[in-house]
Amino acid sequence: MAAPKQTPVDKRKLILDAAVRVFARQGFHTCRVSDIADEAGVAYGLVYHYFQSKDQVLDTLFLQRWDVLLEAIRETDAHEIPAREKLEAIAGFIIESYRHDPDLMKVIIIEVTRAANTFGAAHLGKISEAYELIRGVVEKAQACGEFRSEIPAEFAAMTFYGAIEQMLTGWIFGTLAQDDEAYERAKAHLVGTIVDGLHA
Amino acid sequence: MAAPKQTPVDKRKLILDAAVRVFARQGFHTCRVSDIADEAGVAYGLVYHYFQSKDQVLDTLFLQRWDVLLEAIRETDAHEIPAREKLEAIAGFIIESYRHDPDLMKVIIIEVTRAANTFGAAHLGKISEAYELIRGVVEKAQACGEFRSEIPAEFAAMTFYGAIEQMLTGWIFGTLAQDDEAYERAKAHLVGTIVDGLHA
Amino acid sequence: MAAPKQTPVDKRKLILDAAVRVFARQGFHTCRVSDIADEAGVAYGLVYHYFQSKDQVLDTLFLQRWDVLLEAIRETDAHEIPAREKLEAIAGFIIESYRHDPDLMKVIIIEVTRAANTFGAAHLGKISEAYELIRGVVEKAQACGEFRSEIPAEFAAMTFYGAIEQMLTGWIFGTLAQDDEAYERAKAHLVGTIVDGLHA
Amino acid sequence: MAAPKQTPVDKRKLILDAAVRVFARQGFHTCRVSDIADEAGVAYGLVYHYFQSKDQVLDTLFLQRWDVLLEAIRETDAHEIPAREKLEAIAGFIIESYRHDPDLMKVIIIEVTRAANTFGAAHLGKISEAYELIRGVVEKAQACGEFRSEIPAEFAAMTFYGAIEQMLTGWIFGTLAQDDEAYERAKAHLVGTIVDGLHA
DNA sequence: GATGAATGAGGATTCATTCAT
DNA sequence: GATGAATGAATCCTCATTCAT
Repeated sequence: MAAPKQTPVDKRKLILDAAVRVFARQGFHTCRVSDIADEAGVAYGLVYHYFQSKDQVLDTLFLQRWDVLLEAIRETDAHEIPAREKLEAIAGFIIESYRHDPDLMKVIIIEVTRAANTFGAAHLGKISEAYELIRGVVEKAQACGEFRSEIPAEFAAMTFYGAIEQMLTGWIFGTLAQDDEAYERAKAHLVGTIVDGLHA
Repeated sequence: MAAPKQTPVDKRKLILDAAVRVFARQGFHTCRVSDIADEAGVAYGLVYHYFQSKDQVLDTLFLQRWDVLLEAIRETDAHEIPAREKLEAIAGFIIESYRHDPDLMKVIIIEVTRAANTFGAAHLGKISEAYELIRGVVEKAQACGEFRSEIPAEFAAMTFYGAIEQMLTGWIFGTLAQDDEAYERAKAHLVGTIVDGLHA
Repeated sequence: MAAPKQTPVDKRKLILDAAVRVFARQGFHTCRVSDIADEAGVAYGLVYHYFQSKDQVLDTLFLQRWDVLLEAIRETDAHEIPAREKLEAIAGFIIESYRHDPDLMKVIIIEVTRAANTFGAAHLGKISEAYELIRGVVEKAQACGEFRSEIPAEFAAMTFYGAIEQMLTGWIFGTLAQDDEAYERAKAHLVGTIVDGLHA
Repeated sequence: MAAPKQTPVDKRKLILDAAVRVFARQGFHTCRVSDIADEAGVAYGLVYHYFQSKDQVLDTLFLQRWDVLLEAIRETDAHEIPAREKLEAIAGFIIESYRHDPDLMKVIIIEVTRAANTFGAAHLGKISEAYELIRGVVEKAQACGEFRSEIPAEFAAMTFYGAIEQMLTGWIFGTLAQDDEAYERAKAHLVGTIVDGLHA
C-alpha cells in the first residue's frame, strides 16, 4: 500500500511568506535577499530559482493581493445594493485584509502603493484600476440619484481611496489607535464622512 | 576703497534649487550627488560644504516648505471664520503651492510625505503636525456645533488630508486633469465632499 | 519473446551535438549548462550524468576531433610522398573538416585552440603534438634535401600551423570569403606560400 | 622660493601598469578588480574613477599599444624600400615590442588578439586593420613585380600575421626557446620562410 | 537512466562621503 | 570658500554543481 503522500512543503510559498515578514520588519530596500532566504530557511539561490529578482518577489506579493482586492470590489459592485453599502463593503474588505494579515498590507501600502518613486510608479496601472472601480460605483449612484452630481465622480473616488490609504498608514505607523473596536468604528465613520459629510 | 559689492551668487541656494529639479526629474534615490552639483554648476565637494549629506539636502527642502505650510494652517485657524472656510483656505494654500512650484511639491509628496519607508518615517512627527492642526479645526467646529460630533475628529482630519494628498498624487502622475480650471474646481469639490458629503 | 530492440537514442551523443551548436552560437562562457540541455531536449541533470562538468563537455568535443586530426597527420606522414604533398594533405584535411562541420571546427578553434587563457592552456600538450608532427614532416624534408635547412623546422611548423589557424579564423569571423572555390584555392595557396615563398 | 614641484604620481598610469602585471600573471578573467587595485596600491574605487569597467582597462591597454603598432606599420610602409625589408621591419617591431615589455604583449595576444570569443571579437576591426596594412604591402610588391601575383595578397597577409602571432604564442607559453639570439633568428627566419619559401 | 529542485560561492559595480590642496 | 581625486563598504545576481526521488 502506498504511503499517504505528505503534503510537500511549497518552498515558493515559504519564500513569499518569509518575504512578507522581512519586508514588513526591515523594509524592502533595507533588507538583503539573503535575509529573505534565511527567514525562509532555504538556500540563497532558491530565491532566484523561483523569482527573477528581488523586485519580482515584491511584485508577486503585490499583484496577488491586489487582484484579490480588485475582484472583491468588482464583486461588490455587481450586487443591486445602495452605493453606500457598496462603499461600506469595500472599506470593510480592505480593513479586514489588514486585520487578517497586517504585515502583508503594510508591505503593499508602504512599499508599493505609497512608494510613488519606485514600485508605485511601476504598478500605477493596477493601482488606478481600484480608483476606476470606485469611480464607477459613484457614477452609477449619481445616475440613479443616490449621490448628487455636482462632485465629479473621479474626485469622489480619489477622496474615498485617499481616506482609506491614509487610515491604513495611520495604523501602520501607530499614529491611529488600532483594536477590534477601532476597526469597526473605522468602517462606519469612513463611509459616514464621505457620504453624509462632516456638517451638523 | 572697497570694490562695489557684487551681488554674490548664493551657492547654497543654487544647490537647493538644482536639487529640486534633479529630485523631481530623476527621483531622490536614482540621482547621484554629482547630478545635483552638475545641475547647479558647482563642484562636487561644495554640496558637502553646505550640507552634511545627500539626505540633508532633501530634509532641508522638506522642512523649509513644510514649516511654511504648517504656519499657513495655524494662521488660518487663528481667524474667527467657519471651519468650512478654514478647510477651503487650507486646501487652497496647498493647491496654490503646487501650482506655484510643482517640482518642489512633487519632491515633497513623492520623496517625503508618501515615502513611508524612508523620509516619510523620518519626518513622521512633522507630517503629523499637519493632521493635528486639521484635527483641531474639526474639533472646534464640533464643539461649536458647525460639524456633527459622531465622526471622531482624527478620522475627519485623516480623510481630509488623505484626499488632498491623493489629489496631488493624481496631478503629479498625470492621472488627473490639471489646468487652471481643474485647480479651482478641486478647491471647491474637496471641501464640498468632506463637509457636505456625496449623498443627494 | 523480446520486443524488437528499438534503436535507442544515444542521449550522450545528443548532448554532445547540442553542445556544438550551442557553443558555436553563444560561445562556451556565455552559454549555460541549461542551454545545452534545452537544445538537446533532455533534462538538466542528465548532462551531469554523462559528463563531470561543463568543461568536460568541451574537452570531450575537442579531444575526439583533435585525435582524429593528429591521426590523419600521422597517417599522411607515413606515406612515402614529397613533403609538399604531405602539407597539402594536412591543410586539405583541416579545411575539409571545417567544410564538413563548421560549427565543430569553430568551437575547437575559438574555444580551445585560440583560447590561450583557458582551454588552450589546458590542452597545450595536445595542441603541441600537431606542431611536433608538422615539424617532423619538415625535418625529414630537410634531411632528404627537399626543403632547405636554414629555417629551423620548428619555425617552419609554427608558420604553417599559424597560417592555417589564421585562415580558419578568417572564415569563422567572415573576414575571408568562404565558398567551395575559396576552400580549394586556400588549399593550393597555403602550401604555395609556405613552400615556394612569395617572391617573384 | 617655491619648492620644486614634485612630479605627481599619475594614479591612472599606476593602475594601467598594475593591470598589465596582474592580467599577465593571473589572466583577465581570473583576476579580480581588487587585485588590480592592490597591485597598484590604490583604493578599490579609484579603478572606477578612471575606468568605466574592468573591461575598459583591458580595452585601454590594447588600443594604446595596438595603435602604436598600426602606426609603426604605416610608417614602415611609407618608405621606398623593398617589401621584404618592410616585412622584416614589421616583424622586427613586434618582436622588439615583446622583448621590451613581454607582459603587455602577453596580455594583448592572450587576452585580446587570440581571445576570439571575447575581446578578440570586440576588437575585430582594429585587429583587421593590421591584416589590411600587411595586405597593402604585399599588393604593392606584387604590382611592382617583387612578389609573384598567384598568391592572393590577403592570403599572404594572413599567413604572415598568423606566423608572427603563433611565434609570440610559442614564446609566451614557453614552447619556443626565447633568448636574445632566438629573437634575432626569429626576425630573419620569419621573413625568410614567407618570402623565399621552405623549398631547397 | 532521468529529472529538476536546491545549493552557495564568487565579484563587478555604485556612489555617498572624506580630505588634501 | 571651492575643487575633485580618493576611499571602500555594501549586495544583487549568476550559474556550475549536487542530490533526492
